[in-house]
Order: sequence, then structure tokens, then C-alpha cells
Amino acid sequence: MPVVTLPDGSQRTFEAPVTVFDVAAGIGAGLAKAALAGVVDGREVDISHVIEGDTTLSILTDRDEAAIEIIRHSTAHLLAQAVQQLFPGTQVTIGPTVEDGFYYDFASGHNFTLKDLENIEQRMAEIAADDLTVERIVSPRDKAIEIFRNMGEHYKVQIIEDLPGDEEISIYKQGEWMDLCRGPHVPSTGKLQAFKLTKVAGAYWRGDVNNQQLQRIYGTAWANKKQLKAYLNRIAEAEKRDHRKLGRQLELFHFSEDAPGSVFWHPRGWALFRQLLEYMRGRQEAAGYVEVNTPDVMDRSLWETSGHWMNYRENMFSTQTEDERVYALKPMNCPGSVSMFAHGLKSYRDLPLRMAEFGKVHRYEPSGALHGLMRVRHFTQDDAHIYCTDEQMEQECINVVELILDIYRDFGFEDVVIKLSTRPEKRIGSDEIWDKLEGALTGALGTMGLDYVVYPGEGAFYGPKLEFVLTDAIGRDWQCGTLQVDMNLPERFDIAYVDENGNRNRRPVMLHRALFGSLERFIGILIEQYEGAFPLWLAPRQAVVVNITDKHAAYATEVAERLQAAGLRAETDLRNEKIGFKIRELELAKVPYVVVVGDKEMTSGEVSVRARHGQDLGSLTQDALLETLASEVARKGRVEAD
RNA sequence: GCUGGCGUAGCUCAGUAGGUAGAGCAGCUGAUUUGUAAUCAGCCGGUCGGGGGUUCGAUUCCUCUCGCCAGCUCCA
Repeated sequence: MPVVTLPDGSQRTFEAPVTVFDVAAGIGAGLAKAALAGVVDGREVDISHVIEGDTTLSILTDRDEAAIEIIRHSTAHLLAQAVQQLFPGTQVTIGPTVEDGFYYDFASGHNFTLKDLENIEQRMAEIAADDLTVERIVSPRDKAIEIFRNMGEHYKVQIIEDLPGDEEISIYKQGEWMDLCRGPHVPSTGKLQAFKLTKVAGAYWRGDVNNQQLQRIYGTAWANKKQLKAYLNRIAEAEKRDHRKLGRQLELFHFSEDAPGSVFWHPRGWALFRQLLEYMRGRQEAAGYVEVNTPDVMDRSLWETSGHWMNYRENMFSTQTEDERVYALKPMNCPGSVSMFAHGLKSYRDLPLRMAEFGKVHRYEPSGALHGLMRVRHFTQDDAHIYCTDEQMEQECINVVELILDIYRDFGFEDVVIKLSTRPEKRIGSDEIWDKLEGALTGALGTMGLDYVVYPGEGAFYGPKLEFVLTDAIGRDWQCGTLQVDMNLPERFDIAYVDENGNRNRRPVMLHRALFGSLERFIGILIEQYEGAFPLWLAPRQAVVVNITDKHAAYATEVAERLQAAGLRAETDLRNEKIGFKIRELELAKVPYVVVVGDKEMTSGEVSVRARHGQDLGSLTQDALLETLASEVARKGRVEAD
């Protein structure tokens, strides 16, 4: 006599075991039709699931986010079915959901093209129209293996073999087609109405480059066509924020085939770059850092000492000179920094020593990894290395994390994802030391009450790290700030300080941190974040003074010079064009303020101000304008003014 | 690096079933002296990413290569 408790607290009693569908039908015919899955005692199940005892139950319809996940998963099956019908001999592997959609990886003799996707999508629509019942079959392990082996689905066999022994093996069947899957799934293929295949790509079996490369087909799926359309619109909108496109439009930078992965910064982009540098200098100085500079090209022997020649050489640019010495362009600043520390005697009184460097590093990144400003071969880090004692380490970590988060707030980044990567299998140093290093990081985060995601085993071989992750316009994650604890280099370079007892062999702890991470990447993120409409303090051109006719040119120049004298990036636009034309251009260039001067203004000694997006501020005195701009610059990009 | 796609004027894009290319914007010149998102006219502009091949002839077909885009792997 199962008693089923529904989300509203009401209870229904049944004479005999019932399915989720039966319960839904008992509530109403509409719900029965809309039911896609159920949640029984917190576990998602098919609507064919039989309830035998007392349970709680909620019915999932396409209004539930969880049900949309199920729709996506079922659409992945629909894809696989269509592909196997159209391309016999293709093996299926895995087909999970991802954000906004799903993918399925196939092993096939056929290489899928975009043209194929259209045909596959067509077949998927046909199978959906057939409204095939989706059936769940539980199978003993051996039998399941036999079934898939007979089908020639060797990847599936491998998946089953790797499942834990006590795991229930379920097979889903729709029409003649079946697939190994944990489920749950929608009750029939007719429930899948809003999907689109989006791209095809290579992917490695189990994510390992050494394994066979599979072909991955991506798609998006939604509860209804309206949602699908909204999603496609959203993607199109996001593409307008693409920093590569905006970089061209706003004349910030360009790339050339002559230097793949390297940025040519134009005056306006460089103005932004310089603004960030200057800002960071100020912040670091206030936080007790000193700034240094180390060579870009250093002898091979240094890289041998640091271990880069062994571990990182395929990513390094190197060069041989006439005297046959081999040099490498630095891919990281740390070896230079350690050499700097090693130069001369250091006392415990010097610690913590916070040594910053805006180092331009070169890394030979795989060609396929390059991506606008986000992933380049040539970038500037706002790097620093902090040398301190064991006792100082945790507080230094706290200081760094506080500094990063406060700096990000100046750019309007309030919710930053923090990742903690812990000890990898291959590592140096004892467990006790790792406990201490990881403890310093978790301790700092704990003290500050910050949430973070742990990535076990993802740390560097020499120490754990924190990553501060920001996202681009279409939701891709990019690591920006980072804080790492390094046990490798102090050891390799045998650096030491003199402690209070005169002991000259005390090994300092070395923290490695970058706040923006890469200036290039950070600017890429900023462009997308602001859609090119930078807050005043960052805008390459903060104000442009435009004249109505030639008569007003001298006055316009005078106003612009006053703005420049106040430290603003101001220009004039004295071209013989109509005011509407100039305004249009400056609006498209996303200039924050257009200052218009004509007869009226010249007579009154005032200016007429138009803010970005057509906002008319009317006539202001020059002093009032300067004051407005100064306070806006001071506010930076904070969501709320301090 | 791997898989798929793309590469035509500074930019956005059209085009040629193989007969050496076109538009808009930008640029230049001239006229116009203009009040908050485009004044008008004229002109200039491309070895159709690069090499090789097939062909009487290649931007178009084949092939290699470089670059870019999406994803995978890897990373700031």
C-alpha cells in the first residue's frame, strides 16, 4: 500500500505498486501528458518507474530545469540513433549534457561535416515525429556486455567493464535502437521538439590525447521552440561582444600572420593597457611591493637550473647566437626573480619581500589553442614573487586574495569563481609540507569566508595553486589571477636568508602570484564584459570636443586642452563635418563623453555635453564638466560607489 | 598538435558550371560651414592567403603550406 507524498504535502494512497505516470494521471490528464520524469525520494527516475513503498514524489515537466537536462540527454540519444541509422558501422561512446545542450562522441570511419549535420538533424526530427516509446531495461552485467559486444559497440563494453560491480546496468531502447545509459529519459521521442545541431569537433576518448580521436557532435536542446529561439538570439547577441571584433572596430589592436598569437597594440588599445599598468603599479605599491625588471633572454643553463629546459622546453622559444650559446626567451618570470633574490645576502628583516615585475613572457602555445587576446604566445604578466617565512605564509596568502578581490571589484567583477588545485600524484616534497602549503591556501580562504571549488590533483608538481576565474561573453572560463606556492625553485636555486640567530641557511617560502594574470587576457575579458563601452577611467578616449563650425575651433581646442591638463584623455574633432555625423561616429566608437561647442557655448563660456548612449547632460560650465568627469573616473568600474 | 570549417579591396560581404572580379562603408580630392546617430559629387583601391600541379587558360579543380574560426588536449 504505497503512500506517495507530493511536493504540496498532500498524500495519496494506492492499493498496489504504481508508476510515476499513474500518479500523474491520477492528479490530472494534463499533468500526465506533460510529465517527463519524476523525482522519487530525491532521485530522478523515468515516468515508467514503479513505486512500491512509501515515498515522496514530484513530477517533472518541461517547466523544471531538471527536466530540461533530461530533454538534452534524451536528445543526445536521438542524435546517436540518427547517426547510426545514417552511418552504419559508427560506434557510440558517451553523450552527456553540457550547458545549454549536449554532445555525443562517435567512433566512425566517416568524417562528419556540417553538411552531414543538416541530414542528421532532419533524421532526428523524423524519429521524434515517430514518437517512439523509450523503454528502460535492466540487465545483468554479463548479459549487457554480451549484448553490446554483439552489436560491435566496443566502447560501451569498456564502459560497462569499468562500472563499479554493484552498479545497476540499464539499457534504453527506442524503436530498434538501444544504448547503455543510466537515465532517466523522456517517455517518448515525441517529447523532443526543440533542438539544433551546432558544431562538429574532434575529441579524445576519455579526454586523453594518447587515445583514439573520436568525433564529437554538439547540439542544443530546449523545452520548446521559443526557448530554442531565445537561446540562438542570446548567442548572436554574445557574438557582438567578441573582443576580437570589437578590437578591430574600436581600433585597439590587431593580429598578423607574421606573428601568430602576438598582439599589435594600437594607440587606443595601448592607452587602455597603460591605464591598467599604472593602476596596478599604484595598487601594488600601496600593498608593499617593490617592482623590478629581469632579462627577457637568458642562457640555457638558467633554464636547466629552474627545470624549465627539462619540463617546459617544447613551449619555449629559444635562439642560438654567433658564439653558439643557446638562449631562451622567458616563458615565466620566476627564474629571473629567484636569481634576483639570490643576488646578495638576505636577512629575515627583508621578509616578506614582495617583488613585482611586469614581465613579458613568450610561450610557444599549440596553434589550435590560440584565441584572440585570451590565449596568445606573447603576453605581459602582472607577476610578483613573495619570499617569506613559514609563519608569514598564510597571512601573505590572505593579503594576496584580498588584493585580487578588491581589484576585481574596481572592474565590476563581484562574483569570482575560485578554484583550488591540490597535490598531484607526481609531486615533490613530503606530505607534511603539502599539508602545510594547502593549509595555507585553504586557511586563507576559510579566514575570509570564501567559497571555492577544489580540483584534486590539479596542482603543479611543486605546489598547490589558487585560480581566479572570469568568463567571456559566451560563457567560456578563463583563468586570470593566480596564487601558487612554490617549493621547487627555492630548492633548485638554493636560496636562503639569515635568521635572527645568524643561521645563514634558512630556506624562504616562495609565493607566486599574478592578479590580472595576463594583461592581454584581462583586457580581452574587459572588452567583452563592457561590450567595448569602457567605464570612463579606462576609456581610451574619455572625451572628444567637437565644434559646430570652423568659428568654434579655437574654443574647442581650448576646452580640450583644459581637459587634458586635468589628466583626461581628451581630443578634438574639428573636421568639416556636420555635428550629427561626428556624433554618430563617436557614439559608434563608444566614446563616453562628447563635448559640443558652438555659438551659444562660446558666448557663455560653457560646454554642451552628450554622454554615451544619447544621454543629453545639457549645458555645463567647464568646471562642472571637470568635476563630473573626475568623480566618475574615481569611481572606476565599481558596481556601487564606495 | 588533433577534427571540422573558413581565407575575395582597410572593414563587411557578393561573384565566377575554369575565360585574370563587384557593392556598401572607409580613404583621397573638391564643393558645402553645418546644433546632437550618416551633406553631395568625383577618384583611388584587389598578383581572390602563399607554393606547386592539371589546363590553351586557375580566384574557381587537385595538392602542399600558412593563417583564422569552433571544439578537443594544454594553459595566464
